[in-house]
Amino acid sequence: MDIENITPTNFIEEEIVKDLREGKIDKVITRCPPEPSGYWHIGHCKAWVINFETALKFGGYTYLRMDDTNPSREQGEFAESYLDDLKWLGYTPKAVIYASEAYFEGIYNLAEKLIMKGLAYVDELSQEEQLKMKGTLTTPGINSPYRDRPKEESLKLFREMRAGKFPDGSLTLRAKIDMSHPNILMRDPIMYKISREHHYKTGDKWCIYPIYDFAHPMEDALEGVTYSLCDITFRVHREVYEWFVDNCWDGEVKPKQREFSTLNLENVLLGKRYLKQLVESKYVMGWDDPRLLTIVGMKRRGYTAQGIKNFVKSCGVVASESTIPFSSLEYYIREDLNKVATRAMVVLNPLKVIITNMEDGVTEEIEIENNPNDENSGKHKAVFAREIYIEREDFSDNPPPKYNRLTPNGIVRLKGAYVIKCNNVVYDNNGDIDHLECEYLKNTKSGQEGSNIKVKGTIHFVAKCNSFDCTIRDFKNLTKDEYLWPGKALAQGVKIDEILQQNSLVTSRAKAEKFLKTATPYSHYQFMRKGYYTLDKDSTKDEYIFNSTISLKDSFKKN
RNA sequence: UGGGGUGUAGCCAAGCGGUAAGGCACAAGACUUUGACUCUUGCAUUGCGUAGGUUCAAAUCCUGCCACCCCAGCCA
Repeated sequence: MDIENITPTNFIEEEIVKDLREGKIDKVITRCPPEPSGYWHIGHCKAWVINFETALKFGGYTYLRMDDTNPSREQGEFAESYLDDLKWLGYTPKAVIYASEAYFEGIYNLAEKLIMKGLAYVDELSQEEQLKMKGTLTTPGINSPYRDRPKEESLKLFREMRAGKFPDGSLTLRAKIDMSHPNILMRDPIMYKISREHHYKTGDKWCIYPIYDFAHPMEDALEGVTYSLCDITFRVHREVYEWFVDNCWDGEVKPKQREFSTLNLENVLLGKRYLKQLVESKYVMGWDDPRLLTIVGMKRRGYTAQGIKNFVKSCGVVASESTIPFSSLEYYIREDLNKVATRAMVVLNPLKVIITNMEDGVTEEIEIENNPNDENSGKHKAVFAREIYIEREDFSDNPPPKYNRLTPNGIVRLKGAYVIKCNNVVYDNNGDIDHLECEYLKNTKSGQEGSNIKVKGTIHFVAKCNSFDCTIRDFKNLTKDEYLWPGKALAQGVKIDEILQQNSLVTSRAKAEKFLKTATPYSHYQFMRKGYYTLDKDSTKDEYIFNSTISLKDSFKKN
């Protein structure tokens, strides 16, 4: 890696370049520290992208570290899911580490060291008493009566805490900083608590657990992390982080915490506790419901990892608050899907068309490009026959201005096949259109001489004999449009039923070309002129279910 | 009312004393066997939260003010 050839693109990279040049560090090591207590969503994704991409840019690496220091919240199921998510996103951690297994002993030793320096003490105050003596935002706190007990006594008590001599919640280990500090987090923060909850990883080995403010900087230090990149929520914790690093860590390289703003999307409900609520109360199909912006949900919806990463990168690395319109995410998803999705024809709302000058039982093979933007993608075969289906909205007996699809006596091209002319509209008893009688114009087949006849429009279709019925799942926004920040509304006490949109999952039937029988879950398709779709994992051999990933842009303005 | 953070277009965002990049959205047009994609054009004419100051020159430096966000779990 040559520092001189690296152009920093944000304030964190600028600092890294400086540190590298000044020789303060010689490699960039970051970390991705999820607490296994829920599934990742796009917000977390930003943190992982920044940690991984930053390290990558400087030739460094990133650890995946389960920040599992609280036995009451964590589950192995979640830890497993992160491994899959990260792999899907395309990142490979230097190692997968469980803080509980790898660092609990080391953190404990550092705590003892701090006690012996006279900078930590065992407190006997109850939680309520501690809260009372903490002071407020504008008034200082009061020292605990146990604050100045001899360090030997604290050490003895701390060892006894570990040995299980005291009941849960009875004692805590606290850092001796400053009870009148203007930053409340600096008022003798708690380093250890007593808890006999069963830990999913370490079982009952420990009955004391380190608290985040102490645990995190020590984990970073023990791991050799040089930059601990987290979201702006932790900005106020930086002072505590640095205090612990300065007072506990003798290593040459001291980890630095730097913060960037969280990712907020308009009209999207994020936040572990809310997602959990949706899942547990069965508002959605599960953590991987395509309406959720969890990694697994987006994957099932048909979003691509590259699209998500491009979007996250487009948001930049800054410290200012922002809320991005959903359309911005959609742009990056479409942009990537356009490159990778295989084209296919599917009629979502079929209207039967009889090609009167085509004999029954006779079929003609046609070819469809798998992806016109990718020369190497090849073609697949489809069929033209007497009985076909077109999209109901592709025919109108009362066309609006600039309508360039099929009309009575009008012509239109069938994608990949012939130009057809509508000779007759057959109505049913209710006066609705039952089917169309059309003729195909000879010599207008795609690729043939005469195929360059000018037509206003091209529509997609499927031949009855080359199609199968499938299910389409369409997703509307989970929450009502008027709630730009649904999470904030919930925090302010609005009931979840109030903010959820009714019928956000709409199921319908469609006629898909037979080629789509080869689809596998999570593969990407563009149903031409409609949108991008992916096969849902609920599909069976007899029942294909396609999830609508996102529609194509549509610039046709009715009226 | 304590501490910290942030204010550049409808939404993001570059800018680091030399005269407002880029993207999304939007609008108009070209192309098109997907009304997609692509392409072209327009989109802050002294305006960068605001009021002053320094300077030949300020979004950039200084001072005051205003607005918004975060912090008082034995959560992370």
